[in-house]
Amino acid sequence: MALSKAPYHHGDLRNALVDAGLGLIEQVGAEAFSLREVAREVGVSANAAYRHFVDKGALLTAIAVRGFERLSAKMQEAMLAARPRGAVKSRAVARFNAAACAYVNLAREHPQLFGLMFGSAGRACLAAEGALVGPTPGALLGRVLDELVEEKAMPKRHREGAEIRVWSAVHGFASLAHSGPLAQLSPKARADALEALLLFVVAGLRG
Amino acid sequence: MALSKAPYHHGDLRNALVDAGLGLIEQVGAEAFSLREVAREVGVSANAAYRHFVDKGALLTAIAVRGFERLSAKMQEAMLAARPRGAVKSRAVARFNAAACAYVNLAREHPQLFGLMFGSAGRACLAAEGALVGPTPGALLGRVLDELVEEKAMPKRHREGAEIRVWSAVHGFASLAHSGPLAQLSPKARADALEALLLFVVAGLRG
DNA sequence: GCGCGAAGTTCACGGTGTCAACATGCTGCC
DNA sequence: GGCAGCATGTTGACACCGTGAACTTCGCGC
Repeated sequence: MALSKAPYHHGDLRNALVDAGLGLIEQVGAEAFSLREVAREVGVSANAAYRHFVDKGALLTAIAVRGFERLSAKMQEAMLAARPRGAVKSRAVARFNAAACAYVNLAREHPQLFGLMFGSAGRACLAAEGALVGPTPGALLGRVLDELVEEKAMPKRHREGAEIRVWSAVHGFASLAHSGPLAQLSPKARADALEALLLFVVAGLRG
Repeated sequence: MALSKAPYHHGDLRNALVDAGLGLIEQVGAEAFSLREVAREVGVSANAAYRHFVDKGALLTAIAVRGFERLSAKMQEAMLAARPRGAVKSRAVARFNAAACAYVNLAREHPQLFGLMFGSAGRACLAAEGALVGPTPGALLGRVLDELVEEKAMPKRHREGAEIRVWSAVHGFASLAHSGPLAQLSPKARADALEALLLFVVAGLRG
């Protein structure tokens, strides 16, 4: 009846809570995250949340799932827009670089969310297999690796287990850029370092 | 006067708190970490901690610093014991592999501590430059890279910024092994993946 | 039209981080 | 040697948090 919100009782609380929770976590981080606060923000009593999440932890997990969805959306978007240019001749390499940049950018732009996704709540995401709707970052990187093999930018014999290797490199860079020593580099220096890392990885894949 | 403990008033609380805190964090993780609980464990009132740490956060930071010290100790120890063997002929490569394994092992064996070190408290560690007494993991990896150049296992022109690249790869693997998709692999499979990663990295350095 | 069950509220409890006021006992100074 | 001063630790209090139990409200199916 109504346009889109407040479908029945008071609104579809579950989504509202996850949305508000996303906002709160980006502001204050996982440590200071408060279930009561997000309930307050939504304009609902704190215990209402317990109709939709068994735990504060379950709410955090739902937020982390949203984070993974956002990550794979950003990666796919970047891959779609990627074009070979400059020193990068190969389409697959361009797509790989774009995906990696999107990954690192999410870690930089939403550090608290990134921390949640690969913190305690992240473990729960992976434990509950079917929780994620989109492809995992590893699966996306796997696709690009297949393209690299097709384009003969890497030999097939290097393909096995390669997503673990490239994911490690990209994820490590993102982590260090998010909370580690790369955090206080200038954006330019960080971009250069990332470019060097990607060259290094692509060269390594080639063999 | 006394053997070593209880030097003056009631004991050197600061260290006792950090020690107990280390234990607590490994049991329950950063989220459930409670300042009152560690004070209780030490047998002291909760507010006594505020004579030594301005914050709960400051205590966590001190614990993270201990974690970094432990990490560099383990890495140095492993490097000292490393010998070329099997397919690995080079001494420097053996030392690199040993350091990387130590890094990953710490992440696996003390996941909660590792999470703290590279979580919110970690940022504070790096912000307070002089907080760390030992070398950072990055600096240790840098030393091994110098040895690789000396041994001509990698060309000098690849040396610049290489610690960032190898640290990214090692740290990323450790992170994914600690909280990500590698967490549920069998130990054997994980060890194989790590070995492949290290081969990949060393080959990449070589050019 | 009505009752039943889902969705949300209120009240309550123990635990937590932290502030302010207070107690205690070591240490340097005369 | 004794005392003042100060670092160290204690107690009490407050607001907030996660969560359980009992209660209320409202929409849907019979």
